[in-house]
Amino acid sequence: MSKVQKNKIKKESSLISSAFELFSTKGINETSISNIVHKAGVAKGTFYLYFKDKYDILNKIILNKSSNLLIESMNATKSKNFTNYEESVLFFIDYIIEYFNNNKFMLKLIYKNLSWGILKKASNEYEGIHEIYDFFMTLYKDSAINQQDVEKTLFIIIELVGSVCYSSIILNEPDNIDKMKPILFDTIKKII
Amino acid sequence: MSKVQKNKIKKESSLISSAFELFSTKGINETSISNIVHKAGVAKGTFYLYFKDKYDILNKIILNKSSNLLIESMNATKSKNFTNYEESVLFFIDYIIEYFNNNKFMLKLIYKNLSWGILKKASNEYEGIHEIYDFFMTLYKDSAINQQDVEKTLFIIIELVGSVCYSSIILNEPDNIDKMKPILFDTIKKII
Amino acid sequence: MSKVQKNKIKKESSLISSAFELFSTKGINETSISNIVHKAGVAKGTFYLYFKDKYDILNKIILNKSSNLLIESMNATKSKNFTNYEESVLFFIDYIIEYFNNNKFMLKLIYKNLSWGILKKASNEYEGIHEIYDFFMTLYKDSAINQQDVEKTLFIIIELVGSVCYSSIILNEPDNIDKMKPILFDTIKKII
Amino acid sequence: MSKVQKNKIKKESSLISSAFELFSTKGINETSISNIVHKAGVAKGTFYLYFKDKYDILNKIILNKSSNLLIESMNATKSKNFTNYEESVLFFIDYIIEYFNNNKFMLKLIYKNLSWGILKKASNEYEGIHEIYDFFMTLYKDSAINQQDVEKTLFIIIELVGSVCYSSIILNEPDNIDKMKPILFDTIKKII
DNA sequence: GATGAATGAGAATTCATTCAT
DNA sequence: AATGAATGAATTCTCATTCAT
Repeated sequence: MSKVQKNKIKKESSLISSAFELFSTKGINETSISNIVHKAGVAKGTFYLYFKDKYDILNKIILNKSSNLLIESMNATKSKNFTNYEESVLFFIDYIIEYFNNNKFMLKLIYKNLSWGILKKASNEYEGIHEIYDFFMTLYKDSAINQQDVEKTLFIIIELVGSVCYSSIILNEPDNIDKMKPILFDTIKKII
Repeated sequence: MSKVQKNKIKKESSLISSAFELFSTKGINETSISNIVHKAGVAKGTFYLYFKDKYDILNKIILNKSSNLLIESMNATKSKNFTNYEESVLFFIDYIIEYFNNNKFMLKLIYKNLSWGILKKASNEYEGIHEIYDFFMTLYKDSAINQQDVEKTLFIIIELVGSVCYSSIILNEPDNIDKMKPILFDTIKKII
Repeated sequence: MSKVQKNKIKKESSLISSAFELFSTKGINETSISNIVHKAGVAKGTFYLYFKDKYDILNKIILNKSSNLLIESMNATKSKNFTNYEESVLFFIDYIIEYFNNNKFMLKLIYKNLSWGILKKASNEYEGIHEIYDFFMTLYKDSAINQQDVEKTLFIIIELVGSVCYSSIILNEPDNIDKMKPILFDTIKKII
Repeated sequence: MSKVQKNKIKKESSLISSAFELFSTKGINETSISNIVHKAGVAKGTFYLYFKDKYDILNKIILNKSSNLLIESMNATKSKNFTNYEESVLFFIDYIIEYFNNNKFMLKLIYKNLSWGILKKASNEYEGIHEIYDFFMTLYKDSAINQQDVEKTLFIIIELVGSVCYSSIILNEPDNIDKMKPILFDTIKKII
């Protein structure tokens, strides 16, 4: 990789990490492109060489962070070599919950963006995402339920986890995450 | 009520309905206070007599609209005189889903703000909200499960419905609401 | 005095004292009529029944406060029955300085407004102000210097005291008031 | 100096001179940033590239103008090669008075801001200001009085001149500047 | 006399975007 | 490719003043 190429990547990732930190701490509406380039230590014009506008960099961040989280969770789950579906799903979910519990900023940022739409988009760009589908499908292969319903159920679970995490971790409503977890896991068990 | 008092209420509700329509159609970020007062036909300064800023009026709208929806759903459910809990819950949920299906703008606006936190705040201001708790608690009174867990389960169901509605009605992900409903209802049946 | 009359005076003085406190603490530019009426506990329209605008009430305050200060100083000086001019003047000056030293807010507020112009205006409205002239003129009556020059010298002294007080008490420049006093008094002695 | 640098200086000084003229003619409170940028022929945002707010540009103007005046007065005095202190001081003062007499706007603007505090701040930024101290100190070197008292006396004289000029030139109180000058000079002679 | 809701002009300030260097 | 000065439209918010009650 040439020096110029390296420099470009350095600038882009500097912009991304600066934007992420500002979005997390100040909020998206309150973060301006000026803020981002200042923190990143690059010129204003440079921003537009890499991103269209604030929402472009935001979407790229969300896609990147949530894909990484899902892939990480999947790999951790795989490495455990669970033999039944339920155990796998619960471990996968718990991994995500704990991540959010330790990264409240990220939960705030990607809250309501960890959705099917994002996942589908991501699967084009991030190798590894489609593996997640495959993984869960495999686990379910002996079931009588058809594939499409498995997908929808998986979707419902992910939506549920996101909502409950946000409400309990960020707002402590209706209770903190440790109190909610048993009920949530119980609910998931009932679902699958 | 004096002429002045009547006029005040007229101005405030004019601002609220104008803001709601603009938020729904243009989006929140794209709606300015100038837009709102222009549509409401009042002077700019008048806005600040009633609301602190854009987010103040937004929160008041969300609180008001979601409270009304819940109370309406509850009343509709009550009038059916169901004898078992499951039927009641499903009817209640279906009422909400159909409302969202017919009022996509409102779904967008109060997207995932139909939450426990909102409900708690609302129960101070909107008489009728705490009736919802009471209603569901009564239905469950014969169950062995303790009250707090009933509350949490109810919370989980409401969160789930909000998320699934948004994703399926607005984004058509992973499928449209009619395809999602059976799975969603099946899931809820499993939960309760 | 009728109840109505009493009420009017109460409102006016409430406005004056509120304005004085706000001007002193927040500064003149940063004080609005809204602030004043809010603090005074009267309606906005009421302000305009008593004063033309912010600068009207400000001028009235300055006139009132500085006249009172001068009359107070003069009376205190008179009561000492000094037999020579120098002692009288220095006591008079010292009284003013100490007042400012203990009322920094007032020094800030009336700074540069304790001038001949104000005094002249005041002498029409505040009985007692012209006594100050008379008092100093009497003290100087045996001098060979003509009356007009006495007046100008007195003016110069007052201007000097005002400037030095502001600079030393508020800004501590070039030194604090206790360090400046000997030099200031020495200077005044040389002048008279 | 690059083209860009030249252009920056042109814009900044255009803003400064526009602001000065507006402050002088309309008054500070009545001058808005809109007025300034319009007169300067630059965009509104440009103002904020150079100054924090109206008071920032005002302070910079006062600092600049009063420093220049003092340096100019000093140089004029130096060029006369006076041999005694009194003559020097009186010439220096007279130069300032005449300047104010011919530039009433500037007198109004920097009214009583021609003070020690300003001088001290200025001496960091404007080379030549500390020369004024040195110059007067040198003249006084044979005197028995200690340096600090010379400084304070100089301060008192400058404060006095500022106050008297404002009152007599702007307000004609207690008399016009020509009538006041003999008394003022007489007073200064007594002081030194 | 007193009130305070309403006004709307206008002030301050921000910010995405451009473009000459 | 990178810069950052400049833009000016847009936005928020304030506030003196009025006037119907």
